[in-house]
Amino acid sequence: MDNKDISQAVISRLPRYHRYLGELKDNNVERISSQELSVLMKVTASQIRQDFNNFGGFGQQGYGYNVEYLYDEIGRILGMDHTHNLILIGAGNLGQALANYMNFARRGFVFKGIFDIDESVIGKNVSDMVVMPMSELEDFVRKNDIDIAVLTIPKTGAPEVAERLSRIGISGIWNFAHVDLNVPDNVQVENVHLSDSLMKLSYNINRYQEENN
Amino acid sequence: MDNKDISQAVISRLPRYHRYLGELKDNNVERISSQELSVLMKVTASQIRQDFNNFGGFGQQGYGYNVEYLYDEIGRILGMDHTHNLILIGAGNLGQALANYMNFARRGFVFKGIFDIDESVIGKNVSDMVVMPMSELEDFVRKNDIDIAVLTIPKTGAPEVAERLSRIGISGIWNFAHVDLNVPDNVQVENVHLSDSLMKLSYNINRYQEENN
DNA sequence: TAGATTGTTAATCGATTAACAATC
DNA sequence: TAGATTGTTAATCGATTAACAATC
Repeated sequence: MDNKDISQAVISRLPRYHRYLGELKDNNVERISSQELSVLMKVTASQIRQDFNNFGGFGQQGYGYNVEYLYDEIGRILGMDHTHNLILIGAGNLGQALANYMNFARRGFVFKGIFDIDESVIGKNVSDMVVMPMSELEDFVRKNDIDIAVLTIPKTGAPEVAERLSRIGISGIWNFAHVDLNVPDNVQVENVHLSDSLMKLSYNINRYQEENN
Repeated sequence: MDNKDISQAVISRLPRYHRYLGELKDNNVERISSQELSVLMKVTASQIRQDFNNFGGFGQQGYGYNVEYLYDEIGRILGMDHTHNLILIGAGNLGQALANYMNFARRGFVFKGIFDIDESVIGKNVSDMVVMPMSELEDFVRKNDIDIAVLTIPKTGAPEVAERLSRIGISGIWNFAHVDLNVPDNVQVENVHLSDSLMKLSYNINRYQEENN
């Protein structure tokens, strides 16, 4: 409602605030000022205060911010106060690594089902789940209250799968396929384009070396 | 040299241009105007021309851009004209998925060695490579002309490993550990914080649902 | 040549930083 | 109360978009 037009730049910084505050909390730090946090996180104190005040006044003049309260509030803003039900589409190695070993469940992201098109994988056990055929997708999503689909399939299949997911009203797609998905406004897409990330690293390496030949 | 202060915003868009141009090239498209590309990519033609002109004039008035030439030039800017030698540190599931199945070699990123601290993994074969103990890290990096280290280890170990890598002058770190690394200026870091990405998706899902309650 | 489209300058928009009054 | 630090407004900076002269 009042957080209607908060820029993605701000949103992108929230998980990092959340992480630092979680660590402070674990270290039993009770309060912190924007100035102290700015030193820790290497951003300006001004930006920290501006960012937080997008969501309301979390601090207190003369005192700073209560670490635990701020941690919880940012967590709530990010939706960490409730669980999300996920399905994995694509039971390959990357998919299995995400479902099995990343422990996203700790942050409330719980894998409920796994799908694949490969006949030789369907029926097998992955992370305590039996890999299902794609024909069961729609039924499973509806019956199990699935929020988010994780796409770890090759780019060729991704657009069609995204369309099927959109049609049954999935809320979000975490897209690891190397392609841009066109979905309606009610479906949120978050892309993880690993090779783009690697190319950016490559550029920055080159640039540094050219500047310091 | 002349590309000294190009913003990271521009750099972040280059891999996406590269991908679209590669697809156009594969479809035997010879030339494209900024206007046509803007429709395809859903960005403004103005931004496209500004972005390209950071690196020099790749187009021709009245004609547009030659697809193959532009693809090659952007590839060159991104360092796709030469190979990079990588090592993987952390032979867990995510690491194995990256080294084994992602086929980054196609883009010139070649895995040369794998390291782990776990005694039960050392000596085993992963992706045609024998997993080495961390004691061999420095020697291997020097002897094999390693550019980039891929960190797929828990956050607890990451800062120390990053320091060791910095000391022997690694060029880049592709960091999947959920922690910010403090390294000198000559080491480029590209972070892939998967849980941050997932939290951002969670936020955007929440926001949409609140706005359209 | 006329038409098309770039390269580039100028205008606008948005995000970051600085400053300071409000207030705990 | 005095000191500290927020919340918030104003100033600055940077990035995006618009406009158009240059030129193929």
